[in-house]
Amino acid sequence: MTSRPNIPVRVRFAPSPTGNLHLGGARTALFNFLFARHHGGVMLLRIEDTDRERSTEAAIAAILDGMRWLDLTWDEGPVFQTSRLDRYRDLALDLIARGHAYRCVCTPDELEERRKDAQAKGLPPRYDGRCRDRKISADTPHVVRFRNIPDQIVAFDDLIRGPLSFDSGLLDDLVILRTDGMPTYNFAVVVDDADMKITHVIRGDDHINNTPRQIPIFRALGADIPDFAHLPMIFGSDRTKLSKRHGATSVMAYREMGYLPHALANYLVRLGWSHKDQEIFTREELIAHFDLDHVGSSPSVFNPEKLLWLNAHYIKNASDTVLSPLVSELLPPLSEPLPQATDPDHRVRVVSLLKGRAKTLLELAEFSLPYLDRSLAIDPVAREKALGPESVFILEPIFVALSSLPEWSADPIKNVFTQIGEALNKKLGELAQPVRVALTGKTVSPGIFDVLMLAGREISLVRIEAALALARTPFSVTSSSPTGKDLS
RNA sequence: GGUCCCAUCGUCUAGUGGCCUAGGACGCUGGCCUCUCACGCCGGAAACACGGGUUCGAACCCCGUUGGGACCA
Repeated sequence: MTSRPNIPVRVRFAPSPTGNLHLGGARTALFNFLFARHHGGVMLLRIEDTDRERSTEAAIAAILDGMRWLDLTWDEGPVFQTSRLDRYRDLALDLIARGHAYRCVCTPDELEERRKDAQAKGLPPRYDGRCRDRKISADTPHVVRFRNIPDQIVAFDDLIRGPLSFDSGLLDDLVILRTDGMPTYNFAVVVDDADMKITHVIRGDDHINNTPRQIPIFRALGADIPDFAHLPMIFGSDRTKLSKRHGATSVMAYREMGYLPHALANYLVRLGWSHKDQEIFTREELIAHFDLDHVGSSPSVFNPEKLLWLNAHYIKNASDTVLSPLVSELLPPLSEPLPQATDPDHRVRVVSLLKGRAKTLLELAEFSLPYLDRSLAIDPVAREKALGPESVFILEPIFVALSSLPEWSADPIKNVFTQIGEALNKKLGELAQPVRVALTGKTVSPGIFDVLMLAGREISLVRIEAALALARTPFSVTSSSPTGKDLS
């Protein structure tokens, strides 16, 4: 709960545009979003681009794309820190004028040397305050340092961790403005959070040590200090901070791998937050239930398998008409498109039949191919299993009976299988398997009647006939080429 | 090295002093369903890091130990 019930909630998501939106950042954005929505507040997007070396336009675009894809809307911004440089300089000057900050002309080399000396003597490697009381002209190249007040306990009540306190004596006289006039991270953040009237700072755990540096700056600025909530980290399977080497970590990589945005968001929200035993949440439920009280304080390990399960669940429950265009986007180019491949209704039916088996949209796209493309790749193992010489005795009568069917619909097709099954004294499974491989190239597919219906009369018969030809041809998995493709 | 954080099944977690013989989910696994594979359904194995306190009573509160991590250098 918030400690300021009467003031509207204002939160911000403040990424540095140095790369893609990664999973940790996405979860931070998500929690901010849900917190703002839950409280009917405002979410601001701020791009912390003062590190000009590492910030790129591409990264800015990637972050915005990632947020839009995840359906995380913001109410204000994006505000760019580089558009506020004058403001930081003005306030730094103001702090100097009021004695909270001072100019420092110590060079990096000098500082490095002193740091080494201090370490050699077993002292903490901090700035020694040499320039604190010098009168340094604004004309000489200098940095601006914040005057730390020693022998103080900086305490705050973290909304997730509870009371936290730090000894200010251990803090440095932080540089707030570099020689080139650019603000440092800790200064720009505080100026912005103060100016933008942020009420709750919800951010990653990695900033927890920054908080006691920032609080004195809020005070010196005469600004209200927001509430802080530090989210636990997301680890990779080796329990270190999630990074590239743990595999895909960018949000957009999951889009490319065929994940649904709400599945990813649902997975991410359960990393650290819980609502009793509930695993699946609609967006409305998340907004209704989300709170900081039920955010845990221990880090969590990213588990791709659970995400995959959630994705499968979301695919299974998504509407066919929503799914179909998403699948089409991920479809590889068709070599010989069937006439019905361009029919949107046909594509919807394909998705409808297959979605229960797919864990990703990419899989769904792959499963769709036999119903959209004339050319068919037959899996060699499937061929060996189901299209051996003995399958001729099954495929032959089925082909004949299906060919003479006056009407291509479910009941007559079923009757064909029933009758042939009785005649040959074979169970449906034994009949279905060769036909399945003939039509889909795989031993796994939806029910055989559904497959026949969806493939349609013409392509079904063509493929069964082709399979018959194959079944009559000697075949060895080991000796021939692995792709028994392009039969049609 | 300094500062800080964290600790329930392999993983995500429920649990806020008695409802805990510790619940749910993923994964694993046995079975049912079944034309294959999934889905679904029913079942199983699997955890309170350790040691001290406090208390009539502790997964839950306190201290320590151990282990892990983050930040700064």
